Amino acid sequence: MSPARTTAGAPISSIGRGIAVLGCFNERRRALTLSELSEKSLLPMSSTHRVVAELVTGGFLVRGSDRRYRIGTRVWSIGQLAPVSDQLRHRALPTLARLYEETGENITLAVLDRGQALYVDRIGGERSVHTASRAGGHLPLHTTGVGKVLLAWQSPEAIEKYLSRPLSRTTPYSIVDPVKLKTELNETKTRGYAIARQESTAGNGSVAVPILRGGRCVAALGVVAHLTHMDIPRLVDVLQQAADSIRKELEDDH
Amino acid sequence: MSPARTTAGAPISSIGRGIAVLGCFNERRRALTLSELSEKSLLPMSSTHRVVAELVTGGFLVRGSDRRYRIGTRVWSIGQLAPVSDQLRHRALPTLARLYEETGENITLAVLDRGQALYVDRIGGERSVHTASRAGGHLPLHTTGVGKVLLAWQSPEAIEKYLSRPLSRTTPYSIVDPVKLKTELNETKTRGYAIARQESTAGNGSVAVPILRGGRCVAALGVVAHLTHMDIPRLVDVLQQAADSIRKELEDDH
DNA sequence: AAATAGGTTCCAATGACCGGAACTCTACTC
DNA sequence: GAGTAGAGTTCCGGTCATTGGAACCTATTT
Repeated sequence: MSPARTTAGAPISSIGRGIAVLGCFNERRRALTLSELSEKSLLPMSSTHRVVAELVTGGFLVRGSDRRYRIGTRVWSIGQLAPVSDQLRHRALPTLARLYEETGENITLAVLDRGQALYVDRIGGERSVHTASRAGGHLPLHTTGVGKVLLAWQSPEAIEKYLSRPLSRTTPYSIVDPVKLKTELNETKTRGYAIARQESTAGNGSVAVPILRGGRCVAALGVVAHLTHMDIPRLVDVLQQAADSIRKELEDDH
Repeated sequence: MSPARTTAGAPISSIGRGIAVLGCFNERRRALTLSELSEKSLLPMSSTHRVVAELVTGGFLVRGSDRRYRIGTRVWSIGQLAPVSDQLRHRALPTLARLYEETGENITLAVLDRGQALYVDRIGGERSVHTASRAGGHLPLHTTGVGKVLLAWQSPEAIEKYLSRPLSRTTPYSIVDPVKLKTELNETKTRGYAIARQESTAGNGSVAVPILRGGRCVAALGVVAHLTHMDIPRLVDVLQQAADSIRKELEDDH
């Protein structure tokens, strides 16, 4: 029998296979059949079947009456213990709520995660525009305000590495030229905040500022709004105050 | 070499081991050293070391500068896709917020998970009392309002099974006698709501109602408050309205 | 009734996983 | 700064859990 390896050829551990199966799920695909899991995880059906059964036993997957698998409650429960939820999210929440009251626009908080912007929280409602971001979801680093901030405050090497890979185009306004993006990132870091104009969603723009701790950018705070009613100077002002307030909150205890 | 098995003697899969390691974390212990993980997971140090390394590679664990391991952001991110978060929590949130505005007390939403009450959400603040519940955390089924509701609406067999195991005592007021608890559960189901008086936290009481879908209790909605200012009839009234509103919300789209 | 797709079980072969032991590193103590 | 304890890491031979192809179910469609 051939050893444990993906079709790509790289050997992979049993635990890696389990994680690969769990990683098949995303916002678009929250309920998957066994075949779909087998296809996406690149594992043979029989292997997928066994891995899935073990994940179900452990409470990491649940099988619905529709024969589809969904992420189990236990993953959610354990995930609540992650520092990003337990520390950042909880401490920032009151400030995010206040920002929303002040602006009436969508407020987003994101961190860098595996080369993408991970949305830790999003506060907003019918009063504001519809956005692509969603708590727990990922978006590219070069098409949103928070993404640009997270990238701009990275080390030059990390930035180069990001620029070396092809940049996805989400809208016609997305900056996909590495040279232009590099200039944009430099400007962002110099002026202290990022702006995105219809680079992620048509009609929407965003402004974002970093939350800095010890020189490192631990998160980015942003506002998403219709380009037409975006008072940038005012938004930058309230955002920077809020970022400062979150930073202090984080410093308070450890 | 002996096969893969816990000290208890039962064989366990590699994936089971990974889950066992992740299961070592809880609200009290969010950062664990390798030795602690080895001790709690009942795995030998060398095995723990390997499993942990694989989980780190997969982004399910992170190693801090303090040499302690924490739950990785990726678990949080994937956990957001669990139906309990994605469906129940998001849909119920506005109603919970409204309930909080109306009562000024801690509002809790819980589901049954592995024989315990899993707190899906908790809204409250300085205006109200301090409670033991926390989003993502578990509490026993027999010492809280929401717990009693979740248990009372279970099948008679499931209730018997729960009663057959020893009942933990959290406070001197906790009901730990199976016969008394059974009576309490019957009363709870008949009257349509549960009451708990200092059974979980001294000085606090709670009232809870079920959220029913197709006869099944899919969640429990509760209020926690000082026993002295608990207007039970009024709380039951607002809770039942809110539960109904959440039920409709859940029915709206599939 | 046949065909198709999706899901499950079986099983021989084997190499990934297992954990004891040896070793290294770190943090104290004296 | 030598000594020591504890934590963490690496090594490695043996073995059995894991693997995936194949066969087998079971709905659903034609």
